[in-house]
Amino acid sequence: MAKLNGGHAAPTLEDVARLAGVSRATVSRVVNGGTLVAAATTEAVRAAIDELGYHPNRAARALVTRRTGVIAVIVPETDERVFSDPYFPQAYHGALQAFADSDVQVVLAMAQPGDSASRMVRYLESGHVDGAIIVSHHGPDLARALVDSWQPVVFVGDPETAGICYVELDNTEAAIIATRHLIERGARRIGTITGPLDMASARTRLKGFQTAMADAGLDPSVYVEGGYTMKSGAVAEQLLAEHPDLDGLFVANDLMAVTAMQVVQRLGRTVPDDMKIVGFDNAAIGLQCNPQLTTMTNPADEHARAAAQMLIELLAGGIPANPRMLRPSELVVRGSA
Amino acid sequence: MAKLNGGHAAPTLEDVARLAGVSRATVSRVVNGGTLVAAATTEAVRAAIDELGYHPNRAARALVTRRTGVIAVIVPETDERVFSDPYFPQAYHGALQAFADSDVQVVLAMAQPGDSASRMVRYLESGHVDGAIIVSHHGPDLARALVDSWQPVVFVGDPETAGICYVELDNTEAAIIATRHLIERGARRIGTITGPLDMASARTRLKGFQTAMADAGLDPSVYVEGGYTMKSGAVAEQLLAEHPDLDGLFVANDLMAVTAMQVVQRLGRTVPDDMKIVGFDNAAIGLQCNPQLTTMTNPADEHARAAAQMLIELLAGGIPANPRMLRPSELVVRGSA
DNA sequence: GTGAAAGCGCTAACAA
DNA sequence: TTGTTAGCGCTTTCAC
Repeated sequence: MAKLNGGHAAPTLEDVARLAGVSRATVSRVVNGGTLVAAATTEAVRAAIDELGYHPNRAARALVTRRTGVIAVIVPETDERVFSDPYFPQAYHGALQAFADSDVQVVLAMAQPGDSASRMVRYLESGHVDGAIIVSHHGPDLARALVDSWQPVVFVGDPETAGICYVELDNTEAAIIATRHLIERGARRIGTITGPLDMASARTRLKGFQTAMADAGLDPSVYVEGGYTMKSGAVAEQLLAEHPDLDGLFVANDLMAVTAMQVVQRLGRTVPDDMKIVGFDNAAIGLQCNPQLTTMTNPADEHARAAAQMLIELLAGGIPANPRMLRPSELVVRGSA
Repeated sequence: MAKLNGGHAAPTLEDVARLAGVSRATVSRVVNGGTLVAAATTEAVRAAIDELGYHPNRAARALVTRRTGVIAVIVPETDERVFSDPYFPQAYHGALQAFADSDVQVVLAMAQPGDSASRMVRYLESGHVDGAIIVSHHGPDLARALVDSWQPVVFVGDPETAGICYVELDNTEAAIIATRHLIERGARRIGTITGPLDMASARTRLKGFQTAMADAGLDPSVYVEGGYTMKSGAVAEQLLAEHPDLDGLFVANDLMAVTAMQVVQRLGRTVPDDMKIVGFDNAAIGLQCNPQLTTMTNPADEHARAAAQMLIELLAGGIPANPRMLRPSELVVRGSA
């Protein structure tokens, strides 16, 4: 295809070599450093490079070195969601930090609205990235597709698929802690708003809730499914309509919890007196409501950083010491419970 | 480098060809469609592909086709800023839309904290992307570096560099409209909070403000530099300390305007009676303050979509009909002025 | 309808 | 210290 700027093609090693009067190999040597090259030769080559404005084609280099110098953070969610839930920026930030001084480019890829897993897989398999960190995933399809694709990937969140490394929050334990806290604060008829149940994290948090409730001899059956989005927190309305006697709410993320709190208050009940609420994720938005939201920590940046470390090990040809990493969550007590 | 999953290497065309008992060329034909291949052969090849789990290496293909199938949206800002200013998500969304049904992967790349322009340039020149849309840029360095890099790029915002396509909001005109509105509503001593003055948009908005003020016979000299961030809106404090008699404020984006309004109100003045404020960008946050923010539209998604169209033309080897596109901004009157 | 061969831009032995 | 050669995985004439 025609290149731009007057149809020039980008200069190649060959061009530089010809201009400098040396071989391609020599040019390659000065470009990549390392091997010793005579000062005069180096000088000539550099001059030629500058004159031509040469820059190596990394795709070609990648073909032989098997290294592209780019890693992807893949979020199989629409951009709307990625930008509206602070969890994702936080995760990306962690990945960025992990590669901060390693001159790899960290790109972020998210799904198009109607995408299946295949487009992301195709990108990963394309040879344009060395590896990837997958952040939010719905169901095991993506992971399955990746398992036999020879791609170095690490998931943040349980991929529910053998042979894939991941780091995950101990969601069960976290949900138990949250639920127990509600109980300790005096709540007895507690319901939960879950995340989308095609996601492992949502199911695990539900399971933790039910375990804690059953252990306390309370009814563990009251729940409604949300979507982890602010808007979907409105399902609280439905939950309260069906169970008007609820006095506690465990909401599987803060975005939904904030909305749920608004619903509760609009219905004329006070938080925490009539209704105790615990959220999840420790998002900044939880500080902006009144009362402030009690929540569970879920440090996406740390998780992504840990995932990046694993990825680096994989890339180096090793096997991570702890390929299934479960990280603890802590209760942050504020006003809502 | 060792690949994962037991050291398997990803299967190649060669492997498939051998297994199917045909040549590489034939496999390539069935993979890429187009050319006619005997049904039986096709069948055999497909079977081999499935058995091996073969996927083409796009980096290798890119080497010969000169097409990678990935385009990048480059935002030379830190991830913190990208995720905290709704302008960027909006821009990315527009780019995504433009490529929605074209099976190219649109990745997002942002800067690491201490990055110079060079890392981004390197990525662009890497051969791992076909082209890029550059969204927010400080000064002409990046554009200059790109001009002689043979890379198809389109800027959103004036790159201040010859030979680069861009689409830009008519910032001067927008600032004039905003300032005139303040004047019409009765403000006389008007100041402005600018964006970072290394950005063209910030300087142009300032210029528009000064033009409108001078045209109206008012003092155009009152301004203070902000950073387009929410936090930096606090410079309003300084501005008001130096010019306590101000009765109007043109703030170069909504994030800063919201903060500025808080400052004004904390100082005991009412908006819009004591102080009229016009913001910029038409961000959602402007609806959440009281009074709601009067602002200028700046539809980043449309701009990015237009930029994407230009990029597509460039990629096709053409020259965009209108390589320097100036788009209008409209006043949105709400409570603050 | 299919295969052989050349070549995309680069790196990495191996010689010289 | 430098050049020659082979080859990364793929597409694409050009013969057959």
